[in-house]
Amino acid sequence: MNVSRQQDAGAGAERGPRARTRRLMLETATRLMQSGSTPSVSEVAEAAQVSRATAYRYFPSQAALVHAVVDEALGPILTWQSRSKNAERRVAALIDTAMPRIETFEATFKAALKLSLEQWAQRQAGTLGAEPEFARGHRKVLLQDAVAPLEGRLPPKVHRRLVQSLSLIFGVELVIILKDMWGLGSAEMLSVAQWAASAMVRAAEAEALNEEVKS
Amino acid sequence: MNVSRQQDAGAGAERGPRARTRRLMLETATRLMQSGSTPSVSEVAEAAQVSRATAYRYFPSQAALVHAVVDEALGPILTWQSRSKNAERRVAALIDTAMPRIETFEATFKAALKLSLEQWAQRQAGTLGAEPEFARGHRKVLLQDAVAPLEGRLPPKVHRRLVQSLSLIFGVELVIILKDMWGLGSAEMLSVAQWAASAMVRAAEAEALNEEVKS
DNA sequence: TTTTTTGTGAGACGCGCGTATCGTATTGAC
DNA sequence: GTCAATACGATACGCGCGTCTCACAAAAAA
Repeated sequence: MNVSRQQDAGAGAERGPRARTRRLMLETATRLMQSGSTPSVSEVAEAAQVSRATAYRYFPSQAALVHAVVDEALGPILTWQSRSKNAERRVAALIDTAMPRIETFEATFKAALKLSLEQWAQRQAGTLGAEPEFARGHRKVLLQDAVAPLEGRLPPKVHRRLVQSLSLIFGVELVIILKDMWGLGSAEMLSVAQWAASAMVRAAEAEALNEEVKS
Repeated sequence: MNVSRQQDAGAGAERGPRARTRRLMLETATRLMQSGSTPSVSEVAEAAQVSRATAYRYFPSQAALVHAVVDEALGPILTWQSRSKNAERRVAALIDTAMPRIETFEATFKAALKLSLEQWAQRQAGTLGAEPEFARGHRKVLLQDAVAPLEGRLPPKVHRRLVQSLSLIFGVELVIILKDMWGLGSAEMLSVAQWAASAMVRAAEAEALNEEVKS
């Protein structure tokens, strides 16, 4: 078999009809999701004017579709970097940058959370075919980086606990609880998140200070 | 029409074959859910040895089923009361009481969250038939009650923000982030939650103190 | 006991998702 | 231009969910 025309399906393949159709579907899916819905593969196929069969060749399931759109939406957040050297400020800046983006892609991130819950349930039931295992761990590295200035100044245990606590007030969950459950607006949500984040960072710093005094 | 035999379908109706079958299904569903899965109405019907048609008469959808089981699981938490007068201690006690219960019914609460996300998506898409609107607001009153001792001592705005912040670190979301995402155990999860809660309560108290000094 | 109401079971139906199998059109190599 | 590889479309199938209808059984009312 001649494999000279074989196109690598990996991330580097940006040319050819395959990449073109994939882009078309991805953009259609993104557009549909931003307008609120969580389209099925069939719906995206119809909106993108491709056959259902073709659509399923690129995205075997709704999960794969959402996964791809999430990666798109996450892009600008993951490469973001703060210039400040103050941990509290860095965390605040991260929240200010990431949350509006998450709000813009609210439906997408909620769909991702929904899918991760679905996969968890299937894993519990034993009905699972070694799926790609939804990521959902980006906030760990982002927050870790944001509080990096405290790296040496805090005991490892306190440092880790701080990051874990911060990860509780960062992500779609924030939107779900504060906007959907409490009925807050975007600005109020950010304000609450900022306050909670500051409280945590300061508490960790104070704790570290106490340890120093004791010794 | 003679309505003398009409049985009120409300909460007070605990007798008759209807109530019996309902109990049977509810207990079967609870059992299945605690073993991890999120059973469909058909699956519960089979496990409870009732006809599919009958099952659908009591619980028209999986959502109704999960809703009922959540109410069962929530019961002991909602009636719980702390004797302490110290807000920080009360919050800690609430977390210590509620979280293990939530862990026990982990699959149920995750299913409830999943369903609320589903309903949100349908609401966005406009495809909605005026459903019962999943509650998911119990934590508000629980936390409100826990921090009640601070009611008068804190400015209303600070008080409200404290409760909203606490609601971020209380519920299934805690399990999802700390256990599933971080891989923590139950004890570690509780420890992180307690630390974060304390940090928030103390920060609110300190803030109130500062306001007093200023004036 | 007879009658009527009420709960239940069995089965058929439509619907949407995911899969598989065709035939056809487009593409790039020679 | 010719030919093979590849991408695409149309269609059919199985499956599970949710709904509906009809017949039967059980219980209460007459």
